[in-house]
Amino acid sequence: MTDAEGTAARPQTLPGTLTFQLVTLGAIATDRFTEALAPLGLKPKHAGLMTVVSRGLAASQLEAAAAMGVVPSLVVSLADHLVKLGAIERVRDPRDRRRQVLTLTRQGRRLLEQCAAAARSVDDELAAALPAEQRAAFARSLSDLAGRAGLPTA
Amino acid sequence: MTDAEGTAARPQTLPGTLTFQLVTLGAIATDRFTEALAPLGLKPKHAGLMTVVSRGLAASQLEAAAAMGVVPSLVVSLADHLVKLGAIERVRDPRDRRRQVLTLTRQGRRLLEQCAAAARSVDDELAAALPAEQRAAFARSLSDLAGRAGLPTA
DNA sequence: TATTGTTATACTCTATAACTATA
DNA sequence: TATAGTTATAGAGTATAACAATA
Repeated sequence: MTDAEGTAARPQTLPGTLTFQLVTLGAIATDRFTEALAPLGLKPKHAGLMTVVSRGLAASQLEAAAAMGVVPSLVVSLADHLVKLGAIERVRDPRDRRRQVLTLTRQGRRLLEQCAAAARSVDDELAAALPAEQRAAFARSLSDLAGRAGLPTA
Repeated sequence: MTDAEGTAARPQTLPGTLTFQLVTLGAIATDRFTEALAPLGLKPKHAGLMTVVSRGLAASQLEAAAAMGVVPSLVVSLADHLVKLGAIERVRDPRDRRRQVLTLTRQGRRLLEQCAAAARSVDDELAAALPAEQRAAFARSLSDLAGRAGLPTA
């Protein structure tokens, strides 16, 4: 880490930091995504749980909680809701009857695709300002950072 | 908007959207920034209010609420706390005694600089993965988007 | 005894509504 | 009567803690 780009005297102001901008833009994106999901009867964390399940990142609820960076009791209520909507199935693992194995139903896959469509439409609003090329580069950087950061899923 | 980059059939999956990534990364950035501010006795919204005041975006509390995208009653409690820390002064506008004019004190400017330092250290954690050039491009894109999006400040 | 899931409870953040004072 | 600010209250979201079932 050199003096030129390192931690030494660097008069960068708060609104200029990545952190500040991620905090503010993240809040805006969360608000808009929440609105876009509302007609589906879902919140962002529901979409997060469906994603985790669909990607095979978590069969059990405990694994899902770990993958999402939330507490297991929250997964219970998220899963309750998704079961009510017919989006996931919860079956006891016959090998270890303490575990609840979560799987996405056909309806769940349909819902998840609708979540993705909602996110895409928010993308188009948010990124309307960026030319396609810059937008693609931005997406790559976001992916890089998200991949590194421990990535709780929503 | 052409078919190639437009809203037509485009099988982009939820975790691949900017929206999803901004939601998740924004949550991570908010968590880390909150931790980094804790030793200063501040929350991100306090830093947001100080920023708004220091930039002259809001003299009165009502203007501050509008600039931050929050409700006026929240500004009251944020300002209460900042007054208690000696970071801002609240004086009645002599021209209209209903208005409370907020100004940053010297101590407030010092605190705000400490907030910026905290954000920079979170930046270094988060963006350690990105080469300097890519990081700079990412910052530019973030600024562009934040500038357009209505920009509630924290 | 340890672990998975669940339920009951509490806490944090922020909004809404009612109120005060000034205009 | 309308507006800036304040106070009181309520709601959403999520965590912590106590508990039940299974290992």
